[in-house]
Amino acid sequence: MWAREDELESLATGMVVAGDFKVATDVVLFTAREEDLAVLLVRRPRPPFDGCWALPGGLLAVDEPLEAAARRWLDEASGLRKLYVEQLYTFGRPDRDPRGRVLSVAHLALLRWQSRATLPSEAAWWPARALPVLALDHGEIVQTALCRLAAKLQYSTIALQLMPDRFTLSHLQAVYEMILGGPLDKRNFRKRMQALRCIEPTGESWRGGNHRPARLYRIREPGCVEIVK
Amino acid sequence: MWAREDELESLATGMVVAGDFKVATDVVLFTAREEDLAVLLVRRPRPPFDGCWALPGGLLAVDEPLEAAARRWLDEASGLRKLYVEQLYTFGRPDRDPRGRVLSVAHLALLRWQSRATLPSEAAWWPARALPVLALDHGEIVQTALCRLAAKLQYSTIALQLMPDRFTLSHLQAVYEMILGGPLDKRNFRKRMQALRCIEPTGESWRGGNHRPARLYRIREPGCVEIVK
DNA sequence: ACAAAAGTGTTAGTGTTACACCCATGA
DNA sequence: TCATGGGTGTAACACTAACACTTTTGT
Repeated sequence: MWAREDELESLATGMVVAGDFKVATDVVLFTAREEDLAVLLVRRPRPPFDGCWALPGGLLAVDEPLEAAARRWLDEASGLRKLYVEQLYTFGRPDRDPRGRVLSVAHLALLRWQSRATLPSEAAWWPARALPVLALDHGEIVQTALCRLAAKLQYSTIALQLMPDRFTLSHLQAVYEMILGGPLDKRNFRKRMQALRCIEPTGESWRGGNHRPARLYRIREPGCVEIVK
Repeated sequence: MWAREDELESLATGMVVAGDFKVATDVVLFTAREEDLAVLLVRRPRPPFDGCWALPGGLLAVDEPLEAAARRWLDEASGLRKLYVEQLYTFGRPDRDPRGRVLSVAHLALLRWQSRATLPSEAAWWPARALPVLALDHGEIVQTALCRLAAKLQYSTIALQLMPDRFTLSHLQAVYEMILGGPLDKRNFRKRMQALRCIEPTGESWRGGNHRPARLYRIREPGCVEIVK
């Protein structure tokens, strides 16, 4: 199917032989727990990096779309299916995998903490800012994902993909703060959220302790990440 | 080198066979001509899509970094080496190439029109907003690149990669306008550029016709794309 | 003198930031 | 009544957008 000319197309620069590649899809799955932003990791069951923590992911099947593979590996590592998934970046350093040439088409995924399932024993949630040493270049992939997520907070409604059906504004603010890594002004935050018109009060409220109950909000268009501003 | 377990890792979801893939790097090379934004295309010398216009690019060699491959294919199609290149997106629909499964790690590149070389006969510049029908999914790739470029004008100094050593503010404004596809206010544009502090007057000026000569500017830190605002 | 593009400031409006107190509840 | 987090408005500032005339040159 592949003509010899295709494999030697680049005669101008000398002999360049096109390779056959393994392609992996690795996924950075974030969730917002009570106190911190967490990332799903799995212990690698095989060499190389046997027993080392790594991102969920693995080889792409021959007829599989990229995002479908990312979702399949996530499903396997966590039992989860309905998630927000987007392509992040493709990591392809020739020496990134000691077994040979493997590209990784990394994806960024978000999970509502409340809809998590019980994890298989080899998977666990880790605090996003205190990860163990990861296999391969997975540490770099997580950093890239964190930057992307923080950047997207500024101009999209992506953070809502981390929120449950009903939530308070303080809860939403806490999620923003754990992603951005710093405190936000309460009044300004609430003004901005209202201006975006992406959430609406349900009318209900939630008693959360020895203090005034908080209004509950819901997402106006769930499942839809809008670009704003 | 690849254990059988690796190729059949996903037992939970049934038999999934990891494939071997061809990987291409295709490049959307933009340049700012006098009147319009242009994209470099090449005529495919081989089936499929024999004789059809396509993006410069081709298969990745076995030990080659992704960006290096993008630069190699550009060099071959245009004789050009010193360019701005960044990864754009990875296109991987299983049916995107009739020959079989080929992923394309698309790149966005920028060239100063003044430093173009003479093209080989199979390559040509086309107006970015009036392209012919392209091979494969290359039309979609160009659209993605156009969106990325326009978005990056808003928060980075990437447009300077399209400018020659010395240029006038009107020239720079024309480049912004051809990317964004609409007119900008002259005074506001100049104010913004000055605020960014990414260019400086050379002291020289340029006589361009029956009118007042324009001051020439240069880039303060050439080769460096800054994120601003 | 005319045509053609270069160059230049001000104002109104909009969005952003900083900041402090009262409210409703449970213990 | 006290502790706790929920909820609210305003003023200064910065940024953006709209807008028109004078300058310098070549013909």
